[in-house]
Formats: sequence, C-alpha cells, structure tokens
Amino acid sequence: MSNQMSSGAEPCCPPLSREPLTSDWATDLARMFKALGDPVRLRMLSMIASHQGGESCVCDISPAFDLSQPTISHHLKVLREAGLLDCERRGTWVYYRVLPTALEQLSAVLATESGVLPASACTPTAALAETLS
Amino acid sequence: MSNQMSSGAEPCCPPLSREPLTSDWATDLARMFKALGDPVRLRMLSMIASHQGGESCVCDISPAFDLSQPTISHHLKVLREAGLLDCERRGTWVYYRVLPTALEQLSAVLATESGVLPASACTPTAALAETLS
DNA sequence: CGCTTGAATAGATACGAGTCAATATAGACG
DNA sequence: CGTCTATATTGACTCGTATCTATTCAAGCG
Repeated sequence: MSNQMSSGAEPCCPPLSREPLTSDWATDLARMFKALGDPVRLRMLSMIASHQGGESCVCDISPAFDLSQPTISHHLKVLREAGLLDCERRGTWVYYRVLPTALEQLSAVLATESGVLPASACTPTAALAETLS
Repeated sequence: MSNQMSSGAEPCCPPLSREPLTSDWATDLARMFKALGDPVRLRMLSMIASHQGGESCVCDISPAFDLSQPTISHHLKVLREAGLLDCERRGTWVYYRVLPTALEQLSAVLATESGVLPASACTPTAALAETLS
C-alpha cells in the first residue's frame, strides 16, 4: 500500500479552493495536517526528507532535539500513523523515510488556482486541462 | 495585496525536503499547519476559498456545521490568527476571505522535488530512482 | 432611544496532546 | 546465555484546545 494510485485519470485531490471538502476527506486531511502542526515534527520530517537517500536513522535525528528519547519516538510514531513516514528496522537501528505521495497530496490540496507551481519544474499541463474542463 | 509574489526569482520557502527547517521557520509553519489540523477548520477554509468571489459571510458558513455559533467564531479566529484568513465587516455581516499567499507558501513547503503535481501527471521516475538508490 | 439580528468574547468543562521517568523489546556481540 | 545499545511502550502529569452557555458588542431599524 501507500503507493500512488493508477496515476492515470482523475486527480486524487482537487485543491480545497476548488470545491468544499467533504466531511470525510476533511477528516483524513486534518489528521495529516495535525501531525504537521508541531515544530518538532516538522523539523523531523524535514530532516528525514532532506537527508541523503531520503531516509535517516533515529540516532541521526535525536541529537538535534533537546528532548527525551521516548518523546522523539512518540513524535515519529505520530508522523508514521498519519501516513507521512514509513520505517524499517535494519539491525539495531530503525530508519525512517518520508512517503512522498502523502506530501504531494497535501501540497496539491493547498495549491491555489493562480500559482500552482511551488518553485521548480514539471509542466502544469494537467492542472491547466483540469482548470479548463 | 494578498497577491502571489513576483513568481519569478527566489522561492519564498524551499520545500522541506530540500534542507532541514530552521527551528524558527518550523515554528511559524507549525502554527499554520496546526490551524489546518482540524476537520471543521479545513472545511471552513475550503468553503470560503471555493466560494464565489473568494470570500464568504459567517452566516453562509455556520449552517454547514452542527456547532454553536461561538464555536464557529472560535474556529474562524484560529484560522485568522494563523494568517490563513482575513476578515472584513460590512454592515451587520462579517466576511472572511482566504489569504492565498499563505496557502501557496504551505503548498510550496510540502512540494517534493520529484513530483509536484497532484498525482496524475508528472512521471514518477524520479521517485523510483530515489527508491532504488 | 430601544429592539432585533449577526458576530465576538468570557468563563467553565472535558478531553487530547506533549513531555518525562521507568520499563520493556529487539538485535548485536562476547 | 548475559550484557550492551538502540527504540518502543507504559503510566503519570501538565497544559492546550474544542465545545458549550451566558453575555457583550456592533450595526441596522422601528
């Protein structure tokens, strides 16, 4: 699971400025946004996402925070249960990695009609077509 | 104001997968994400953003929720204080509007290098390559 | 002015969330 | 097997937050 869907037809998530969110969808999204609503977790996510190979060991993350080890573990769990992170044990260490699909989903939901592109590339043809439909 | 920035030169906010967030920046972002971390507020934001003219009166929003009037008012205040909404009084009514720059900022922060677009377009080759590395 | 309606504030309450110390689990390594 | 290191889980505590009722503020209107 946690893979991107069939990638063809409908966009999984139209921006929230397009039409009112359904209650169910809002609940799902809120769960993810809530996980991002803590500075510690945001920094963790960013550290993991920007780390070489897109993953990082807990032992690499912990020292950056002035928090107890259980607290670090707790925050990682929150991010994992929100579907933003995945983890894998390798020997003694546990490596966390970002689930890019989740971030893209959230990014897409927040994107406005006017300025869709964050910074870089990716031709916006799909978004355009959608707008014109 | 409340227009998108010059859209050309420097991105106001590099994606969090580019480099680790600073503590200050993470605090600011978390404040906004926390405001989004509630289904009611997400739906409100979406209702306002998708409403004709990009604004909507409290009296248009309230009936959609099974909540007391003070609770509605509270949630709108949270969104406003997070910098996501702005409000203006016109006669007896108060109109709320989304601050698009804030949404774009958050969207940009969450955007991944590989796939910016919602799900459909944009070949996932980059993500694949990353996974295989 | 007093009344009515729309919205915000104040105060109270119940539940959730962030944190820690203590303990448990999982591998690695003698 | 015993021990050591790296994470996770448990339980307790504190503080934040979502919600309500009651009240106040703001503007229109008779």
